[in-house]
Amino acid sequence: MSKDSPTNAKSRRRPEQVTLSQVAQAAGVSPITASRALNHPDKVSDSTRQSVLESVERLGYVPNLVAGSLASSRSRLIAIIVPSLINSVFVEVIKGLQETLEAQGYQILLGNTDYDLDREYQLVRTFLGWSCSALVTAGLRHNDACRTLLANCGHPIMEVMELGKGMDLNVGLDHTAAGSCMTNHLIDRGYQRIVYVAARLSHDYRAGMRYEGHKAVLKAKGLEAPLLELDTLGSLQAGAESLAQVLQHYPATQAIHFANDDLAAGALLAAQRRGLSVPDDIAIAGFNGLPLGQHITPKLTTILSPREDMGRLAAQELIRRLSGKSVYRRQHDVGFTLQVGEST
Amino acid sequence: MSKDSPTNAKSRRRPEQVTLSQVAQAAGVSPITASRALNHPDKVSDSTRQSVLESVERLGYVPNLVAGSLASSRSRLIAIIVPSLINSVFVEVIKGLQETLEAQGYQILLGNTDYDLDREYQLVRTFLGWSCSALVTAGLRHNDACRTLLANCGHPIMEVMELGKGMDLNVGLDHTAAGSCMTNHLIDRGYQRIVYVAARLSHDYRAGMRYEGHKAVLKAKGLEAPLLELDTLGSLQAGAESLAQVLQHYPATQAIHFANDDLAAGALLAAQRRGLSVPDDIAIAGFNGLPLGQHITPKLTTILSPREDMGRLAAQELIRRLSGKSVYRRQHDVGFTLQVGEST
DNA sequence: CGCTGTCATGATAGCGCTACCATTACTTCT
DNA sequence: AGAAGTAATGGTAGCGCTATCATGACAGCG
Repeated sequence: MSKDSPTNAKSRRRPEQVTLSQVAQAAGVSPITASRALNHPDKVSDSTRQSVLESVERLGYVPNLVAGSLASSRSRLIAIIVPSLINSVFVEVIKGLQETLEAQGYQILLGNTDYDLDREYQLVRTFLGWSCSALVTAGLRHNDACRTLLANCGHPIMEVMELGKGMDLNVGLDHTAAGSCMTNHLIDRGYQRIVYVAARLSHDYRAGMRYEGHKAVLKAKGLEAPLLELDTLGSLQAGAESLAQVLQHYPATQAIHFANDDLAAGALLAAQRRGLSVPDDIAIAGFNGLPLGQHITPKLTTILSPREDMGRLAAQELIRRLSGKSVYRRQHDVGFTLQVGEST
Repeated sequence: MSKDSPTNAKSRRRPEQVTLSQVAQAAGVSPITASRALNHPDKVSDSTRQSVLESVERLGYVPNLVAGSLASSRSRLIAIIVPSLINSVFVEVIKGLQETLEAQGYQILLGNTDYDLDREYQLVRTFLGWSCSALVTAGLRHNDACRTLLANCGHPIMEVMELGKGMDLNVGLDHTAAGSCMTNHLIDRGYQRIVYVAARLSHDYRAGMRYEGHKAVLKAKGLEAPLLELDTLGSLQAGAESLAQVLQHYPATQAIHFANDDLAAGALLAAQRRGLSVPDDIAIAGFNGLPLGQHITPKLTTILSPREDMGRLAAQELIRRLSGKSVYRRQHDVGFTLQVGEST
C-alpha cells in the first residue's frame, strides 16, 4: 500500500504514469496476476484476464518495457547495424527484416556505422547494453573487440549480405560467384577487353569480392582484368564521370562491368548524352537489379540480388531461434539471378 | 557483499554479465561513485575516474542501459515512426536524423506504420513503454488515441515532412505551395491542359496537398485540373503505366504534373520508348529532386525538397530541447526549390 | 575559532516489473 | 480414501542502476 502512495517522501515516481500495480488494484488482483494476464494470457482465467484488460483500457496503462526487460532480461529489441543508409541496398534488407520482426512484436534498434568498424564496435556495445534479443549486422567483417563482444554476448548474431564463415547465423549470397557469373556472360557475348569499375572498395568490400570473381574468369582465359576504383560513393553521378575516365585510360574497352547499378545506369545515361551506342560502342553491366535498370533504354544487364527476401529470411531464422525452436539452418544462400538486358 | 555473491539461491543474475558493482569493487570505490565516473565525469576526481575507466576496460564492462533507464527514467532512445521504408524520401529524412542523433549519443528506435494510423498508435504505445526521450513522426496526421497519448506523454514530439499546426515541434515544408509553384511554372511555359498524376492519395496525402495547390492555380486561371489517381505505390513502373492512361483518357494533354519523381521519371523513360518527344509532345514535371531526374535526358523539371536537411534540423531542434536549452523554434519551414530541367 | 561553502564520496532506497516458489482449491487416478 | 496431479493466484525478492540525501574533509572568511 505505502509503496504505491505518492506521499512517500522518497518516491521518484512520475506521478502521471500508470503502473501495473494500479491496474492490478483496479482489477482486484495482485500485480503479478495482472502481469500474467498481459504477458501469459493462457496462465490466468478468462474472467481475470477480462477484468485486467478492462482496467488497462480504462486507466490508459502503457506497460513500462524498460522495467519489464530489466526484470526478465529479455527485451524484444533487435539491433540492426548497417554501414550506410544512402545505399538503398541496405535499406531494402532493413525493410525485409523490419516487416517480419515488427509483425512478431519485436522492435528495431537501428545503427549506422558509416563503414567504420570502430563505430560498429561502439554500436554493438550500446545495443548489448539494451540487452537486445539479437543483433543483425551487414557483413562478416568486424574488428577484434567487436568480434569478442559478439561471440560472448550470448545473443543470436545474424550476419547478412554475404555468405561465409559467420559467427553464428548467416544469410547472404556468394559475391565472388556473382562477379564470375556476370563476367562469364560478358565473355559469352564476345567481349574480351572488360574494365571493372567500383566505388571505394575499402567501403564496399563486397564489390571487391565480385571483382575477384570477375578477375578469376578473365585470368583463366588469359585476359587482363583492369580495375578502376573511384574515390566516391557509388552514384549515378560517379557512374557518369567514370565513363569518361574509362574511355580515356582504356580506349579499346569493349565492356564495363560496374560494381553496382547506380554506377552502371549513370554511365549508360552519360553514354546516351555523348551519343555512344550501348552496347555497340560499349557494353555496360551492373549489379543489384534496381528497378531503374529495367526502365532505361537499353535495359541494363545486371544481377538481381533478393535483398528484401534476405531480410525476411534472416528475420524468420532469428525468430525461430529466439522462440527456442531448434529447427533452423545456420547458413542460407539466397542466391542471385543474372538478368540479361539490352546493354550487353 | 552477499548481494554480489552468485551463491545466493534467489539470484536471477546471468553470471557472465559484469556489473557496475564489480567494476566499483575492482576500482576500490562504491558503485555510485563508479556510476558517476562514467556518467558525470566532472563530478569525480581525476584519479578516481582513471581507475574506474581502467577497471571497466579490464573487466570488459558493458553498461546495462535498461537498468540505467529504469532508475533514471531517461533512455537516450529516440523513436522514429515513418509510413514506409520503400519510399526513399523517408529514408533520407531518417538518414539526417540518425546522423545527428547518433553523434550525440542517442539511439534510434525505428517503426514503420505502412500508412496505417492504428499501427502508428501501437508503435507509439510501444515506444513510450521504452520511455524514449522523444518521438519523431512523419506527418501531422494521427488518430485520436495516438494524439491523446502523444499529447500527454510528456516527451518532446517532432513532426516532420509537412508544415502545419503541429502538436509540439514541427519541421517541414508547405506542400500546397510546392504544388502551386510547379503549376505556375507550367503555365509560364505556356501549358494549359495539365493532368496531375498521383499514386494512392489516401497514403500519400501530402501529394494530395500538392494537388490542392496545383488545382488552385488552374482554377484561378479558369482551367480544369484533372486528376489521375493510381492504385499503386509510386514507382518507375507505375509512372510508365500511367503515361498510357493519361494519353488515352486525356489525349489533348500538354503537360503532366506528377506527384513525385519516380512516377515522372518512369513516364519520361516510357515516353522515350514510345518515341514521344519530351517536352514537345508532352511536358513532364515531378517532385522531390531525386538524382535520377538530373541524369536522364531530358533532365526532369522537379521541386527539390531538402530531405536530409529536414532530418538534421529536426534532430538539432530535438537535441536542443532535450538538453534543456530554451532557445528553439517550434516550427521550421525548410522550403523547397524549383529545379527547371529540360522536360517542361 | 566556528561558520559557511564546495568537493568527493558513500548509504539508502527505490525505478516498475517478473522469476521463483508457495499456497489453495479442485480434479483424477489407483 | 488418500496420493498425486493441475490450474489459478499470490508473496517475496530481486533485475542493475541512479536520485536523493548524508557525510566528512578541507578551504576561505571575518
